[in-house]
Amino acid sequence: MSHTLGIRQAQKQKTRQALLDAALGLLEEQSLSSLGLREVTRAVGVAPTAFYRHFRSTADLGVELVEEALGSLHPMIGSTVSATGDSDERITRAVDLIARHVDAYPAHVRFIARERHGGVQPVREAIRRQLARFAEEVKVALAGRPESAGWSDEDLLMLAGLYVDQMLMTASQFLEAMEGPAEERERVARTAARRLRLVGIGRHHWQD
Amino acid sequence: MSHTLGIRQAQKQKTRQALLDAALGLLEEQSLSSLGLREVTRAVGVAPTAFYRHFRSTADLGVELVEEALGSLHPMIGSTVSATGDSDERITRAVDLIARHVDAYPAHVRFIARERHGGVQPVREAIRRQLARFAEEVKVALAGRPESAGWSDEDLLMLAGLYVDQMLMTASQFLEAMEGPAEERERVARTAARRLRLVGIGRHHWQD
DNA sequence: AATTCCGGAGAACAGTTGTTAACTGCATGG
DNA sequence: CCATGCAGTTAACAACTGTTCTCCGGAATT
Repeated sequence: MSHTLGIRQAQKQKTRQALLDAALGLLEEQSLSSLGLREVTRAVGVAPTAFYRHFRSTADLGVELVEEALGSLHPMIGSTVSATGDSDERITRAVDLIARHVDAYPAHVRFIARERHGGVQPVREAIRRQLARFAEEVKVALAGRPESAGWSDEDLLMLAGLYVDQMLMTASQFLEAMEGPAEERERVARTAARRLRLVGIGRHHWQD
Repeated sequence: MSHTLGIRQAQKQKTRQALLDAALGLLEEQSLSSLGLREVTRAVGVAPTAFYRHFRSTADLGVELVEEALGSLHPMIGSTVSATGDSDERITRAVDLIARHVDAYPAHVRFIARERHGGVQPVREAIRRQLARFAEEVKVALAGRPESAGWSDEDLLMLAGLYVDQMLMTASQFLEAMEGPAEERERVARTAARRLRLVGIGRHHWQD
């Protein structure tokens, strides 16, 4: 099925990816609404007009970055939810997975945290849609577990959303603590684990 | 004590406030890192150079906006925490207080949500400092309650931070649902209340 | 082998930006 | 009443922005 695409489209996708990467890099110290088209092409070493061959505007580029960033986050969610073992083990494992993800894709995490409430509406909506998809998946995963017996669909979605939001907040806190002392990252990990434990306890006694 | 300041300084503070207000308005559809100095002065109807009489840069203006926005939020936190009555009553009352605050100061809420992870470092830090202060206050308030017996200081701070974050998330969700159907706002209120209830249950059984 | 297609380059456009300097008019303190 | 201080103005600066049009060279198609 994979028709090895010609040297033509290969080059196109290459510069396209270069534009996306350059933009992600520039967004480390500004937000999307101030990212200029020329700024991106200059960083890649390509003419400003070449930008239009790939994206209609920087907002358009932002929407595509959402797919890329949340695409990398998607598999992590799966392994977090489907973790096995004792409750406390699963929590520390989940927090550790988040920390590793932040280390591996800091720019992706920063982009999502920044633009989730950022100044560009289409990007905000794209993030909201994807996160809603994530919450839905987590909800289904939670519904399959025995301890979810008697939970209404709405309550399960509430819990799933809480987990997704908490994951993002934790990731953002890890990011802030990245170029700080190691003890700061440890502190973030500890309070994140405690928050998850509190939620887990609340979940366990929900039915009363 | 309040020495009615001369007509000179009165005018200065008046245009200064006009600049802050205009900036807050312009930030409805962009983020601080793309806010231009000329853009703000144009909205007020004043020469671009007049801006320098009040702020060193737009980042500087942003830091002052943090004080203003979180200053308006501060009393709300107090009344939320010190609410009386049955547990469920207090939750619905707290959510209602948040909803009213978003209705009264939508631009303030938007600004904080947007710039908390935004592209301007000094502003991010100012917000982080203020929110840490809030969490500290909530922690002290929580420590005074009888059900907090046996809680460590670190656990209380964890819980306080969770409440503060949850409040901001709820406020942001109310904001997104503002110009939507009333049923959407109702849905936000319901799931926010359920989240708080879950946390409350977890708090109640924390000691086991 | 000839022709079409298309990613990218180049130049030019009107409009914007932050920042400087030297100014004006008026409230203020002596 | 007069001199100082200072919020706000005007003019000019080089640098930057998004967008259009025209062109080129090489891959793709026939």
